[in-house]
Amino acid sequence: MNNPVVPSFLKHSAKLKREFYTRPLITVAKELLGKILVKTEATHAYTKYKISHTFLAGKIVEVEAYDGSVDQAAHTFIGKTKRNEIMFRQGGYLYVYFTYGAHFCSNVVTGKEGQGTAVLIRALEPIAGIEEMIINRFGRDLKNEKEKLNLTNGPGKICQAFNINRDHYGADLIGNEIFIIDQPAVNNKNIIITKRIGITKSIDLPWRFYIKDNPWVSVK
DNA sequence: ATCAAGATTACCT
DNA sequence: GGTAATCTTGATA
Repeated sequence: MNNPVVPSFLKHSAKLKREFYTRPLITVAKELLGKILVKTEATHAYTKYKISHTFLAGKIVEVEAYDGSVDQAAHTFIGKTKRNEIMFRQGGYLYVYFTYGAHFCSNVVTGKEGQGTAVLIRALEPIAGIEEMIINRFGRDLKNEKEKLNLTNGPGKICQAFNINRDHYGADLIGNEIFIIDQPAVNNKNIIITKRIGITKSIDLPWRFYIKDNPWVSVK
């Protein structure tokens, strides 16, 4: 089945269904690698630039898992609050939070109702809408080719490039605004497993996963 | 009302 | 490699 908002070159791929997301956290985290995050755009942030794309897309190349039942670094460890309530729903919703007074981060809620588990999207490889991502990130043209690698190689950078913010808190990934497109699973040999980055609690859990040798991974 | 910490980034030496 | 910026959230009073 073709979805009308799916880019033409991805027409024969399927949008991930609820059943993908409601499986266990670590399973979903690993399998999200290689999949394609898509955001449709009704308007453009900078109208003075000519932008031909109506959607943004990027391959997921780095993720981290968070589980409030055992993991002190998870926002759900303290129980349900107004901020984290979406993480306690069943899988397939977007948990967006604001941090350090400047940055938004995107998470894919996983598992069953009440679990409080989610996967932080830490890095993407840009695939479509790159011109718009450049404007969203820098407000100008690229200075050099090297800057391409700085578009979506971090959780805050992804949200800036895709213009993801408070408005997208709780977005249903089974919907048509933000969703993820299926791709073949990445071979286990090409998945690197490490400790997570930028946290001060439960630092030894090996819950960061990234695609080996991908140049958009935030930290090697 | 006040406070400390934060799933980051950009810029500096 | 070090650190300032910046503001929301949740806890405590």
